[in-house]
Amino acid sequence: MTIDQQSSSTPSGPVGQGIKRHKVFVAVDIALFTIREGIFQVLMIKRGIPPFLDFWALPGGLIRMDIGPRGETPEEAALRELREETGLAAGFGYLEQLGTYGDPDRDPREERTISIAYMGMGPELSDPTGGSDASLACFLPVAEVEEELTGQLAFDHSLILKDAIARARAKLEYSTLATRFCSPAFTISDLRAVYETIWGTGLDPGNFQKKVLAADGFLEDTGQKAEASSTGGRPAKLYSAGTASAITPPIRRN
Amino acid sequence: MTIDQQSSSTPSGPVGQGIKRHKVFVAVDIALFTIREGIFQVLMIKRGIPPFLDFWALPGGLIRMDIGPRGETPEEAALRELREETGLAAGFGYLEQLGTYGDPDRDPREERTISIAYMGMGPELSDPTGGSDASLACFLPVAEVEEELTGQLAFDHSLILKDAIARARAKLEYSTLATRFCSPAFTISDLRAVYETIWGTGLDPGNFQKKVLAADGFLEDTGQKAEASSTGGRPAKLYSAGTASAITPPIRRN
DNA sequence: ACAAAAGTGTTTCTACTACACCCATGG
DNA sequence: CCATGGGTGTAGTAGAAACACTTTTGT
Repeated sequence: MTIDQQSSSTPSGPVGQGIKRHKVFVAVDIALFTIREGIFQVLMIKRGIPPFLDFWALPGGLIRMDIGPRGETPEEAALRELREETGLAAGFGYLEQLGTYGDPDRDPREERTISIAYMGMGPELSDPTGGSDASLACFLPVAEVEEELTGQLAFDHSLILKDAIARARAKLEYSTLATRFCSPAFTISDLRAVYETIWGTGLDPGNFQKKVLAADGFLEDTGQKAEASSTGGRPAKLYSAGTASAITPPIRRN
Repeated sequence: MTIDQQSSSTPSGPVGQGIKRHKVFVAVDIALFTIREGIFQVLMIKRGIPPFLDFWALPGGLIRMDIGPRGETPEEAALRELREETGLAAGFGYLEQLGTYGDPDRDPREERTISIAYMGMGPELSDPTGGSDASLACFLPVAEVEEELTGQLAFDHSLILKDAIARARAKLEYSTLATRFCSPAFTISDLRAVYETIWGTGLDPGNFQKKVLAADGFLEDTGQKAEASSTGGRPAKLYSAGTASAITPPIRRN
């Protein structure tokens, strides 16, 4: 171990094996959401190493300092961990910082670790595969994780996931992120289903249509039409995501 | 791929001494806002130590690992640094995490440091005093820092401050935080002045009055009246902050 | 009396909700 | 033909903006 002590405001004293250190480990964790089979799901892994061996957890890991001249950025670490632990490639959609979780007791190991958490969204993705420190990686329905696994997740991942879900739901209101869950070309019904699935509410089809069409830069008309479903009904127009990232007025939850 | 987080530039610079380390330093920085003399101001320090000696910076410093069994939480570190560098006591009002800034090059020193940034708000406070690593601490008008000191701040504090200002302005809309800038008993005009000062806009006195009175739990009538000003005018009722933290419907900026 | 600030009432406009209604397709 | 889902029109309602007006003080 190297000399860890730098600051003038650093009285040193004994703990454990020696000198109290300023440095801590910095990890990233990612709550990556998608919609599969009409269900709001989140990417989880089953831990393949202690602590919390065999517990469900969010994918994540330590920021590496041996990539690039000065180590990787937290965003780079998040994308790398997704790739390593779940086999999912970058370019899946969207990633934003959620917050940093720094309770000294959040990691039971001797060395203290703080985690920079990210919230991500993507369309239906290829099946994730376990790897690295994860024995298993798969999408689980958010409702199941919320209900059955509350308090059963590794570290403080229950808390992180709770915050991530709230952020994801809130983001839909005033951003165009819902389109990230859709294929490149989608119908307004597809988009409405995203809102209804994530919010767990029903929305009036007619009013929803008018609202999203009124929001400038939200949708781009492709000029094409979806195939009519086998159950009948008028074929819907196909749209692609527009260039706007915020929508005014926002789409409201009831 | 979209990344909705501020810091992400490509690292460049000398590799340490050959040994790649996982651990990094973790610091906190605080943007503490107040209103003094009718002006929106932010607490800044002048650095008393290198790097960026004599540059303006946000108060902050490293999380200490020698406080408590496992070190202090980031919030505790933020409050302690405020006390040490500016002499301001805790309990000044409000503090929330803004985000974590982790660009490898944000600190020019050899050892990498990431910073957990906080945004705080408080009423007019006792004069800050320099101390610890700060040769000087004082409140500066936000407008001045935005205009004249852009790019002149230490580290990435210009970026952090920009984000903090945006967060503070946005928070006023849907939270009761504006009351944190006021004395224990205040008039609706006082409150309106807070909004106008921070947003830099004018608000209709009549409509503002009705809006804040309609927001449940925002204001508590004290039954008292303010003294009439020397310029004449009907004495205003005095209110105190209510118990609500969010307001529906929100107060809107124009 | 007049000015100034607090507080209320009124009109107008916008945006949303609820729901009726037409359109285009499959069976 | 009917059923189904896409898409449009419309009446009613809630909230906000603009602004006129009343109230209560100091000078």
